[in-house]
Amino acid sequence: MNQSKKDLLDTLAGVARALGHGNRLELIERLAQSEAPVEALADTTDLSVANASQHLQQLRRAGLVTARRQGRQVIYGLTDERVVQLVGLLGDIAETNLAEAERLVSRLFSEEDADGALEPVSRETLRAGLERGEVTLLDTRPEDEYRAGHLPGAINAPLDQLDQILDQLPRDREIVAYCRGPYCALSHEVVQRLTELGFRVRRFEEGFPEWKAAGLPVQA
Amino acid sequence: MNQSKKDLLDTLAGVARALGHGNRLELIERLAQSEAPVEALADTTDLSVANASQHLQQLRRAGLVTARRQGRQVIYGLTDERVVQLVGLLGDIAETNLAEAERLVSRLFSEEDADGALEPVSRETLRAGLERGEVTLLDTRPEDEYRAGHLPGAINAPLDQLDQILDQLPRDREIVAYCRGPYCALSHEVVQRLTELGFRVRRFEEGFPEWKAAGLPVQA
DNA sequence: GATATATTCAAGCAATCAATTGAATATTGA
DNA sequence: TCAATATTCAATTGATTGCTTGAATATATC
Repeated sequence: MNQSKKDLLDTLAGVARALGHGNRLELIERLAQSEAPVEALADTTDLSVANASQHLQQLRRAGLVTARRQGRQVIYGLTDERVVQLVGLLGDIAETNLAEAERLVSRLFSEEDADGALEPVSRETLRAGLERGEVTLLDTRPEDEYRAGHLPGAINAPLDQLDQILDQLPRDREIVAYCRGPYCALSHEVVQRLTELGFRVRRFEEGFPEWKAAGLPVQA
Repeated sequence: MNQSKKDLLDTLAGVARALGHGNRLELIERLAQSEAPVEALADTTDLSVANASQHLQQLRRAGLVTARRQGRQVIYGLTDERVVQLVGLLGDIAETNLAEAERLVSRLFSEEDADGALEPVSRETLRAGLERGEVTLLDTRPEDEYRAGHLPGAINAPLDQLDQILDQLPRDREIVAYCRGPYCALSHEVVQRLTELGFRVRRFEEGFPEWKAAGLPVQA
């Protein structure tokens, strides 16, 4: 076995190992929404700042995230949209191949997605619906993530501000809600609430990062 | 942070960790060619049987490979074509983001791909060329891997048997050689040799596993 | 310059992982 | 049933990883 090749595989293995910790995957998931300084990341992931910093540096060494200094903060971001695809593919494989993962996914959504819920909307369906102007689109993520970028025409509608925008929502058109990705629960909660209120609302089966990674247009 | 979600991410992290060792990536690369019993895998990857067995079990626990007993042997195989895609994507990201990986890839091919070599052929170009019958296709992998599956119409042409099939090769048509994937050196060697002999020969930029994973036809 | 803030570094401990060795298990064929 | 073969298990060793704590560094503001 060729030594160069062994080195190469070891390097790839190092990148894989960088993905091999729940906290780092969580950081990546957060970074897929928008870049952010360490403290904000530590905050949303419930890690100590020091710990978040160390995980971020591992991701950086693996070439998965970049860091740039801005004033006294260090802003981290994903190096590449493909990192989102990579984690997504990892999730797909885990979901179909691991009974345990499947069980976890179903538990994660079991209450929200119970009988009443409609089929989620695929990327292609959503794209077509938007193009024809048939769909009202809701971004259910927190406001700062919305401001960092969202799908064209989406209305920011986090659960706790839902009441204030109810009068903007049509009762005669289909509404689609999205959030951070297939494992994110935010849009589920909004769909559930709006369904109770009698709206025709479905969930986008992916999320903002996947949309962006697919090269589809986003709006700042 | 939701506990179910944390569990889910930890499960995904476990799958990533299973990819986090050079020996296991090598095993996967080998398995992408064809399924095989432990001893054969240990052999081509230069691991002890016990060590290979342990790595394979980790891959199995992660849901990346399957095992089935056949007589006194246990045959391992990839659970899913997407595992090939996953490793490919890992390689792509590593290659573009990590200076070191880039250096390793270029060293791996530096001698073979020196100035004289032509551009490698893309999947789409190859597909089109085959469809129009314009291309003679060589599978440069060892005979057992060829027998386990190859691209339609490919001639098995490992380097050490090249002399015996020279008279089957056209001098007036384009020849394309492929092997195990973008990091595999076998086709490079064959291309170099045939180029020296005056054939018009180029390399397929991917390999058998990627072709198969893309859902294109293969021949047993 | 001095001080405050954001991030990183360094040390230390517990936990996990990789590789080796020799024994144990399961299957086949005599 | 017994021996042979293929694979896995168990125990050990050395190395690596994750997290915490407190100190160190770099930048901005006074």
